[in-house]
Amino acid sequence: MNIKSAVMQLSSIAQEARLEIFRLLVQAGPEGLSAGNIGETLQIPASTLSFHLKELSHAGLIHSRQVSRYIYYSANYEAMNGLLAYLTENCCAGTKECAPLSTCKPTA
Amino acid sequence: MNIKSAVMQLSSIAQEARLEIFRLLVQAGPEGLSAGNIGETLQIPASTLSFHLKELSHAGLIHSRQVSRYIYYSANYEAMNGLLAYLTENCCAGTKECAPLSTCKPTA
DNA sequence: TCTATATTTCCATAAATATGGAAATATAGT
DNA sequence: ACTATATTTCCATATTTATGGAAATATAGA
Repeated sequence: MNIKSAVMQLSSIAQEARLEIFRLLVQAGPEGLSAGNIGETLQIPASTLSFHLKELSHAGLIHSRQVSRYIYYSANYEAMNGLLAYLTENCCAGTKECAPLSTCKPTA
Repeated sequence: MNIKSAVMQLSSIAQEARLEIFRLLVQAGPEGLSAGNIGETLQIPASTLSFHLKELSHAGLIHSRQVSRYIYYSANYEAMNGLLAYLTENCCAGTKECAPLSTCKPTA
């Protein structure tokens, strides 16, 4: 992870609509949801949704795959965990002042 | 944690200078560093640094305390962990598709 | 091929954010 | 009070980002 990528990923979720989309996908699991499903769930106009999905994709925080006429978007769990690790990297200079915290990681 | 606060916190670190400042403080530990020390380390002009420190403070990701003429800034580890938890909340709808990942948490 | 539906691109406008010099404000030592 | 140093505020400018309608493009079923 480098700082430019991290800023790009953070920027991509530092916006209300996109954070909602991302969390929805994190919770949806590896299968993901179609663009239409996301737009309907979150009440976001198609062009706006498309813009936000592209931002998230471009940052690498989500994946997309085509299934017939639908495009399914899903969280990129590996990227998410890489970002979290970057934020906490060498916390407290690695001293015992810092203890482990458990969070979520999808099974391969 | 609510979405507005999360977006505010993410926005505050979704910028290269501020992410550098934040990571520096996360690594510095609970004691923190003075504004001058941060500016010198990262080569940021005083007015720009002040603007960024205010952004991080306002978002709640860092604390400040005055020590004589210096102002020491430090990471708010509790806020950071709250944000990470929000991002991964109910990951994969809580199914066994998701396994725990360990990251960093400062001891009280 | 025709039609319906899904999604994206184009575009203009509106709004938010970043930058750093100069001046102002604090704090402490003499 | 005077001086030196630390930090913030003010301000104008430059840059980036968000919005959504209309048109374009893709996909599949009849």
